[in-house]
Amino acid sequence: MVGYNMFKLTRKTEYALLALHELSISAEADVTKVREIAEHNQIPFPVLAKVMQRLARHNYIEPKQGAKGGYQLHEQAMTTNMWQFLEEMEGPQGLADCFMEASCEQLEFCSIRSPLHELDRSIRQFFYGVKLNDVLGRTSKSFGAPFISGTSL
Amino acid sequence: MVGYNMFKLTRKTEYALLALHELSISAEADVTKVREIAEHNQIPFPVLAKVMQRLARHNYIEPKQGAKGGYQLHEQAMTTNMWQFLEEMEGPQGLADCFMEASCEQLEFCSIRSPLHELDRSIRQFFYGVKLNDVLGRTSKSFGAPFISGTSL
DNA sequence: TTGCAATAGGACTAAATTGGTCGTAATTTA
DNA sequence: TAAATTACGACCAATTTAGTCCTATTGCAA
Repeated sequence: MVGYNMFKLTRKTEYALLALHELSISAEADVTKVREIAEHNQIPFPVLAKVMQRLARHNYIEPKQGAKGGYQLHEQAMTTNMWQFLEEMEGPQGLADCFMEASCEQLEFCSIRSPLHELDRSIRQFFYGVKLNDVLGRTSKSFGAPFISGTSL
Repeated sequence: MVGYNMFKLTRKTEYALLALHELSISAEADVTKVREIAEHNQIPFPVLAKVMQRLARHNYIEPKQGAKGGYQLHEQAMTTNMWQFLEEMEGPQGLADCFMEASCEQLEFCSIRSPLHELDRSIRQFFYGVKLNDVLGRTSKSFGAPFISGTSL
């Protein structure tokens, strides 16, 4: 039963963050090749290539095709909140399917739906407050004090 | 690439919450059979049985073997925080493996480790503040206002 | 204009994980 | 002793992630 991890980033999201970070530390006008990023971060090139395509589709980076091509960072996209980023990288997120597509036969009878929905909303709020820039270490923001001060297990 | 969900509860955690809820609404002295809970909530009996065993091992409930056996709620365990609960149900949690077992060759060079670690800690803090009782709908607690007021996407 | 270097993207494979089934042992009540 | 119930390990099926491979397509440059 051990092994599942509710909160772990997927490899591909990790790759996306590493790539964005690498783009973010070179001059904004610079074009960086996927192959370079892959080597620097020990990521299989074809895998990273597809991650980059997805990042480009969602306008986090700008592709330049052809020889001397590569990608450039869209600086203004780095203020995107992490919930949106995660959903664009990995699809819809939520504590339970019924909060995303509403397809649970027992919806009416579910005894824990309402408090779970509350919790789901709180998690979203939490991630709305965190920006890509923060996760890329480009701000000195701390992500917040605990909600309930004094309870650190 | 779509399909993975960082925040979704597993079936087994859902089953655990439903079972705890059902135990929580009957008298504390009552012994409830797994078979009943399974039927009421449309859960395959053998699956729920194992979830119950795990809950018992971690002292959320008390088993009574033999005919007329079943489980009773450990009322005081319902103040457990959700991070501990999730880890006891599903194993160690964390944004990245290096925050749990520290086994990443690139640890030294990882460009985003520090901010991710910050984020990881904040998520933990968040869940420390949520208790089982809250998720079972036994308190009227709202899980907290957003960290950064005014930023709702 | 031709060739090369780069992104674009689909099809497929391998490995890991979750969810579930089955069979059997141990325990308690009647 | 028989019936009912939890305890638990071994096994199977389905889904999902991670990765490989192959083939366009695009655009710069000699």
